[in-house]
Amino acid sequence: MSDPVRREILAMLRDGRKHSAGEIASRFDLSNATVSCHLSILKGADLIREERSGTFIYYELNTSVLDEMILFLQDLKGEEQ
Amino acid sequence: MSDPVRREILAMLRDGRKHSAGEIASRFDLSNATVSCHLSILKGADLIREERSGTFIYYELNTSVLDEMILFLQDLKGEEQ
DNA sequence: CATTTATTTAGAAAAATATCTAAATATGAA
DNA sequence: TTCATATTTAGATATTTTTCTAAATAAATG
Repeated sequence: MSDPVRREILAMLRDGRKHSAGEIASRFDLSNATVSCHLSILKGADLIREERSGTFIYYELNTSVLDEMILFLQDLKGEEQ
Repeated sequence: MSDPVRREILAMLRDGRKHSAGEIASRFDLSNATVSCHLSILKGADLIREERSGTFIYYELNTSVLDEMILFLQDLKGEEQ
């Protein structure tokens, strides 16, 4: 999530729908390979889930890690006063 | 916040107290200059505030950006179902 | 099986980031 | 002013990350 491309991918998946790798890649002025690399980083961080259907691979947001991140930030704030 | 050293600095400031640059640097196996660089990045991101007292510079957490980050994450989650 | 389409993987090049040492700045005190 | 301490800045190198093109994989179809 430290990369702006990855944050934009997550924002794109915010609608809860599934988006294919090609559709995601088409919104960037980057090669498919580059976007695929970002998708794999997001998948490794468990921020997205992938699901294959024929030759397409669809991605969707996985919100469980977002909850952990929110807790991390709240812990940083909280703890006292 | 994409760097582990910076996350550890923030965690160190979680107690709400002020910590001098030297004290912060001493907890890492890194040169003072390197830690100073991380402090300046955190300051630029408005995640910490600095306050000079004599030859010492004290740092403390600024939680307002944390709130913005929490909102960003909640927006990513929310929006529908 | 050969071809086409969607996507990823590999390897290299480019760009950004982290780190170091040495020098500079700032402050307080002798 | 000179010295000592705390910290930062500058400039160089090292490491990591991003990106690209080309090749590889996977699945559907003729």
